[in-house]
Amino acid sequence: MTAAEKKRREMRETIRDASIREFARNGLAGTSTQAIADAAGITKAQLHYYISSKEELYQEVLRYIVEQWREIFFLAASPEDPATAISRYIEQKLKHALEYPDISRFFAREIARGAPEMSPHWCGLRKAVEEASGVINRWIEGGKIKPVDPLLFQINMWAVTQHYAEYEAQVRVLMNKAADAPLDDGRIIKEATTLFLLRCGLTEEGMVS
Amino acid sequence: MTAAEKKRREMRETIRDASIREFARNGLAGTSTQAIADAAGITKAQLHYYISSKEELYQEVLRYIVEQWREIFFLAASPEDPATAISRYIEQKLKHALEYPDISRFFAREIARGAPEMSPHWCGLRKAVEEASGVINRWIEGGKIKPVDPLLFQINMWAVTQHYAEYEAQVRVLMNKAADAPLDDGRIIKEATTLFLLRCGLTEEGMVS
DNA sequence: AAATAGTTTGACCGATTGCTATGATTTTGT
DNA sequence: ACAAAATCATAGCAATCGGTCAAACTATTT
Repeated sequence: MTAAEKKRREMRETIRDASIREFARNGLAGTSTQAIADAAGITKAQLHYYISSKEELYQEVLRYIVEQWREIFFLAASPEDPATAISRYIEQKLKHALEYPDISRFFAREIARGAPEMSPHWCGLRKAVEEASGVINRWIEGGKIKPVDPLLFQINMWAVTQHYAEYEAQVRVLMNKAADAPLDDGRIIKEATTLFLLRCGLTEEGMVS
Repeated sequence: MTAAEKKRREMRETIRDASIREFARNGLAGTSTQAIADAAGITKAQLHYYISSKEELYQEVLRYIVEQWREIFFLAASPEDPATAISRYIEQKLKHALEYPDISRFFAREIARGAPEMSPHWCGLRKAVEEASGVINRWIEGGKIKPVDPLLFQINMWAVTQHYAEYEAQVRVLMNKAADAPLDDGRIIKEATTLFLLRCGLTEEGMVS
């Protein structure tokens, strides 16, 4: 009962993690079920015993990622002052990208394909972005930050934070870091935070100009 | 002689363009030679008459892209003032990303794979980035811009400009643009330019603070 | 201990993979 | 006009693709 269920759930997680790695590297079409099975340390037939099809596994992983992100990343709900909210958002997002780069890469591949499996998920993401735009607009109206295009401001924060996951290989070369050495998160987070705070006329200490 | 060579070259270009589209969508492993042939409007056997192998076609396309980028994008050689140089760089890079998104997507996929075919090309890109870092440092020393991490400043400019190619599908959803409607380049370019100019303490009109 | 349920396995399916052999067809230089 | 060269399409190669199957195996319940 409990032991069997637990083992089954663990196997599911193993398969999901392995498939995220493989899908992130080679995409849906480029990843064979054999490769996923190898990465999970099981047989191909065994894999097909646990999943119903490759496509459905892919969709399940996508659902898992979108849900995870919706829980973690929302600029909207923070009641604090703009500087704290923005700093925290960037730090959070960058740390996630650096720690779980395959998740960002998986998502990026889906979008680059034209996002054919994303239709059920757009609505939620859109609402979150619009809500955050409202918060930013209120900051502007309240004179707490300089005028900004709220939507593009968010998109650009996404762009920078995602980049360090997807382009990790390039960043490593330019920063002279071996594949096993850890990247200098502090340096990256600091520069990114400064970039977006200054855009709003803010610094870590307070408002400017 | 001339006519035959011209036709041959045109066929090569057709194949290259078609393969960029396909590789950009589904990656190296996920793209079949049949799909490339279909996209180029020829037979699979005919395709294999013009290319020696799928991998080599892929490498040739990668070489073509890297070379193209080295010619177009270099922050270094501009002798103008920082504001003009940065504005021009961002506009140039963004326009390219919006006009030829598949090229950016192709490159992004190669990097996300771990960049196994990039080793011959890193040296050149690295040198260009280091050269640009020198220029930026001289701007800082000359008091023309505020202190910046030169490397991360460049990486972040890349991040934003590339993003609008790779995440076009998502940007379209958030900006309420249909697949055939053109994106609002002006709006995107303006916000991105402001973002990076403000980071240096600049505006379109001149230095600030 | 017998019966049952859940899991793993290797063999196998038709379809597709990258790529080639070969002969037909077209284009070319003379 | 004719031979040589380049280009094309058909068919086919072994290998791999996603997925299935029944039989072997293991664990759990009675």
